[in-house]
Amino acid sequence: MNIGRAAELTNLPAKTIRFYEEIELIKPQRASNGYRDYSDEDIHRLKFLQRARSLGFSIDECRVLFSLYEDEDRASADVKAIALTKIEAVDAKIRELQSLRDTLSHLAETCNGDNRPDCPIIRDLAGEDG
Amino acid sequence: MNIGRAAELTNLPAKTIRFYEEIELIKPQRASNGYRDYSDEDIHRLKFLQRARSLGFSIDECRVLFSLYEDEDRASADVKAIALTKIEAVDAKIRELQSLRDTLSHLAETCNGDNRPDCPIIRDLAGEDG
DNA sequence: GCTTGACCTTCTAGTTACTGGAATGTCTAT
DNA sequence: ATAGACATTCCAGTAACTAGAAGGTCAAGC
Repeated sequence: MNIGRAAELTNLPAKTIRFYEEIELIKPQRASNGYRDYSDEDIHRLKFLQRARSLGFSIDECRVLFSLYEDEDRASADVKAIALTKIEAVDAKIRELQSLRDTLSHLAETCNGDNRPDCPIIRDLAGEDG
Repeated sequence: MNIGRAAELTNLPAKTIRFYEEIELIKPQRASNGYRDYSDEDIHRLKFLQRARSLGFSIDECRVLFSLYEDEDRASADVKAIALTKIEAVDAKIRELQSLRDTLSHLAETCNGDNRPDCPIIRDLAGEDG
């Protein structure tokens, strides 16, 4: 099938699918007219990618996941370890954003938000006291 | 003062400070030997940048904040609006990561994590049932 | 005066994961 | 023949740095 159909089936933009080919995540056949020709297996891989990416795995992590996926002798512990590492990273990011949010929200609360120039947010950014 | 000292005072890498000059966020003088020469005002701007960036404001938002900072007639409401928009964006990101975390954690919990190949994480990524 | 080492300069290219656009070729239908 | 929808390649841009190479400057010590 053509790239347009593949894009429909996988919810990935055609541009992205071509990009995934460029970085050798997939290698579709070519039809005699030079058009890419995606097999069901290609679609399967693309869906796998789409799902893994949406779960926050990087392209490099996707490569590892692919190789584990294709390794009939994989240990589920190897996959789980990747997932746990990712969870930790997500947790750390969440904590970071929470603290950011608290600071911003504190600043916003102390700001009058009127048409006078006096503004604690600016003062804080400028490193001024009070 | 030289870039090394500026880097110390602002907790920004020298590379980053040069980068900020390249994108015209700061314009330090040059000494006769060609070295950048940072004034206290330059340091002040760099600290402002450092703080704003660490609060999650983009470079473009920093430009806006700078212009508000320098505008003696600014309305604090303008600054507050930027902060509130940023808070909303941070909240959205947190929610997204939370949901990611829940999915990952559910997958990891259902995975034995032993040396057998059967793995619900891989199954989920592959889009298989069960 | 010379060397050493720390510090500075510019320039290029790499990072992540796409995304947009231009110029051009192919297919299908009218 | 022509239009429109699709496909192709290639180049450039995004965000915000970061790494590294090749070389200039400065201060200290011998």
